[in-house]
Amino acid sequence: MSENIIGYIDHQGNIIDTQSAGENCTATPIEYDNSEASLEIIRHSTAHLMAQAIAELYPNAQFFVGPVVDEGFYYDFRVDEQIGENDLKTIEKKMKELIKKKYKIEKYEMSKAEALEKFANDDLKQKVMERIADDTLSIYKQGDFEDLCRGPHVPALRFLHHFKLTRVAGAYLGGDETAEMLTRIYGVAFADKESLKAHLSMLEEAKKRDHRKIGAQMELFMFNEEAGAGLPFWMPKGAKLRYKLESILHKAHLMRGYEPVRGPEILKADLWRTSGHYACYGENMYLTSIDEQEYGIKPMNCLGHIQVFKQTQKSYRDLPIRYYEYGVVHRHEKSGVLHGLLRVREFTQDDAHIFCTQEQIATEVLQVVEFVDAVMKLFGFEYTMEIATKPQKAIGEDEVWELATQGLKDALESNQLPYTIDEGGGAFYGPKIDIKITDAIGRKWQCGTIQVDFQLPQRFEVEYVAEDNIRKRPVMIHRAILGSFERFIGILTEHYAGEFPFFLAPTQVIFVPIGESHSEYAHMLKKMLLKEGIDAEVYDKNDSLNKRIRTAEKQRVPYVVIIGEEEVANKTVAIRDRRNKEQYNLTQDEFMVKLITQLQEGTI
RNA sequence: GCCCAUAUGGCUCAGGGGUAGAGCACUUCCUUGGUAAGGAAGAGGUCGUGAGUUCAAGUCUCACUAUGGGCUCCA
Repeated sequence: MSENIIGYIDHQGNIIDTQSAGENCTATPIEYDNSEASLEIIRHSTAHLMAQAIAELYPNAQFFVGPVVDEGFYYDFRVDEQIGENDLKTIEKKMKELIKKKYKIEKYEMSKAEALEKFANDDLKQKVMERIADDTLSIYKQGDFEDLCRGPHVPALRFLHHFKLTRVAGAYLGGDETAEMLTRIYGVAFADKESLKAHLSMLEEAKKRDHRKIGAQMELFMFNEEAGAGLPFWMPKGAKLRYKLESILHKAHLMRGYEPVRGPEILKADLWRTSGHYACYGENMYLTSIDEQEYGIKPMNCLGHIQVFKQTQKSYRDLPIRYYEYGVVHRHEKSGVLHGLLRVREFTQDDAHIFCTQEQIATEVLQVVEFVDAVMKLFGFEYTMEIATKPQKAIGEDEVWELATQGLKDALESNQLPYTIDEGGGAFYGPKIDIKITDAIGRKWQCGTIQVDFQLPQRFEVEYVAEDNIRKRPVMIHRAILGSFERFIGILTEHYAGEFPFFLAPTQVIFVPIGESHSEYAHMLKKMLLKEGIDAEVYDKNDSLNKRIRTAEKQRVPYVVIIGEEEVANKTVAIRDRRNKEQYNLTQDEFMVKLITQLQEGTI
């Protein structure tokens, strides 16, 4: 047996460790390297090694589960002492000491009954075994440390070198919010030093793109302790960026037959009772009272749109009617989940409601999918679609849910659009298609959503007059493309690392006049740009030329334009093109044409 | 909400039981410069908030608020 073999993989893709394989295994060997299978074994064993170290440092520790996850592993355990970030180093040190003892990792088996007996005093192990159906359980042993585990593991501790414990966290036992909270330590592990280093520096890079960091650097947005958590403020640069995004999308909506509407921020609680929000979503709503009447601050915009629809009589000839609103909504998110712009308590949705007949659902859903695709392409985003089905808290008949869910599936399938299913993830009033973007660090964020709803039209008695002069109930499609401006701009910021495309950049051009006498021409150019809707600034304060160029460059603007004797005399501009990392000269007219052309790229 | 950690001028951070430091930014003056930091002077903080321990708290303890990493949930 080769020194480097740490396991085998069979035809079904199952990993068999050397402890289980015996001498004459015919499955494909797994070498010690950074392959997926190899890393899975290494990480699992590293988790055990960590548990062994914790057991030595904290003799009262009890262990729950320690699985392999993306890039690493974790172990959940219960311990009397508080464990903080500083303790990670101590645990790592102990792990390295244990490796030096050159323990082999041995496996033996026993019946479940024997195992229950063996771990009789360990309620966490009892809980683990409750979840296992098998009659025979395996135990892995290294030195004095034993743990119930199905493997796979490396043959001996000497295979573990390149790991790092990354964070301490709390985790509910079994992910159940009402259950006890255990301590969880996360770590990463690789087969060689370089991969570990590369992974850690990748995390550093990701930190540099963090929208909270860039947002502060570029003065896009802020939060304020005195105002409250999860309530974003938009600074001038951020507001300019957001306005540009709103404008692009506004045109795109008009082109697709949407009409703008606007509803109030707060509505009487009875309306929320009728809709079902009060019962199904009440704990997330902010309630208040006016003249002894209960009101609710809107967490969604649907009710306003329904009222607008109902205000005038509608004919089948009017359908589909597509109302859209940049609707400000408030939702009480738990304090621990707030996260920069990605998770806030007040946000603005690019929300729309399409009122249509049942026959029109498929066409409308597809049109929305096309809209989503156009937006994602504009920003170069990868995305996936997921159909979410009926949740536990829901209103309406099962058959209606079936019908609506099937409608969504049909729409995607008839156009060969791939999707996955999120069982029980729907809104309380209907199933939905969620659009998930992958961000710079590989995290997935739900942004756009398309929801088919038979419930609210019924609850609010929404009607239109059909061809046969009979009043009928329209279907509502709720949809958002970006999801919210807050979240989407957060993701955009990380996606571009602050280097926004020309049509979005808060400041698109910075003019740097060399001397005082060149300022006038620079200001004249700035005015010309403003007329075309292009944001420009002139850096003519009392600093050296180099300093001003440096300051301008640090703003991450697409173009820094230098204006000197030559430019003033010839009516030209000297451009530093940050995106293409070039310098060149253009005439004033060529410059204008170039910028206006680039502005057009932001069209959907 | 729960677990762990953090909170020092606008920003990034150092310090640490005996009355606050640096760099950048800001203000003023000098410099008028052809592509990433010219020079000088100056102003700015009751060290997140509130209690407690102490002769003495920014430094130790507790609570709260906010932020960060997770659990759970979600646009």
